[in-house]
Amino acid sequence: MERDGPRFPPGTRKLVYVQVADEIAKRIKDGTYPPESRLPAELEFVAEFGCSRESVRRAVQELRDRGWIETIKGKGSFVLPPEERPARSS
Amino acid sequence: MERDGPRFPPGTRKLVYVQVADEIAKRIKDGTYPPESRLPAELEFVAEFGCSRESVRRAVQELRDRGWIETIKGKGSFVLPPEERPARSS
DNA sequence: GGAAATTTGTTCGTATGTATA
DNA sequence: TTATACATACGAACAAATTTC
Repeated sequence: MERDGPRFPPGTRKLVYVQVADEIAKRIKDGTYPPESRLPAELEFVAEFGCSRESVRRAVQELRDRGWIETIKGKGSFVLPPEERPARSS
Repeated sequence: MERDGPRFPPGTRKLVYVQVADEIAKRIKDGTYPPESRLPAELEFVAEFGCSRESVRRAVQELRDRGWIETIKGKGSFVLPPEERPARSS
């Protein structure tokens, strides 16, 4: 996922995990992944985005930190309903 | 870990990975990390010492070369009992 | 109940790019 | 120019929780 890409000034390139996090966030916002639903498994995202599991995990952690999802070991990550999300988390 | 630090005559400053290796060796010697025990993960050392993973890995490799520890992929690095260590490895 | 598959969690292995001395 | 050091990213193996058959 554009690991190399064009040469940007240092610190300007969009990191892979940010790209992934942004895409998943977009899908949550537009209802592709509705509240209460389970997100695709990490390895599914790996296959879809063609990136590493580490990048997917960082992206998921980002969304977790924003309060958009919760993750349960052995089960998956679940979209939190908007009312359970922190106010300033868009 | 003192990447910048005071100015030494060229080639005199103690390298980061050497500092880390010395510190871990000290802890093995004083029993902080006893025989058979698992060392903290690389990323834990990164957090504690505030250096890069590369420097930690170099340090760990140094101890491996000295015969103080063995490393198993996916599991960690383990302190070898003194009797399994080479004679001249202090 | 039990074994296998699924899924997240953890850890080491490797490659590459950038900055600096 | 070379060696050190940091950061990002991908790969692989193992561990633990859960689900499925």
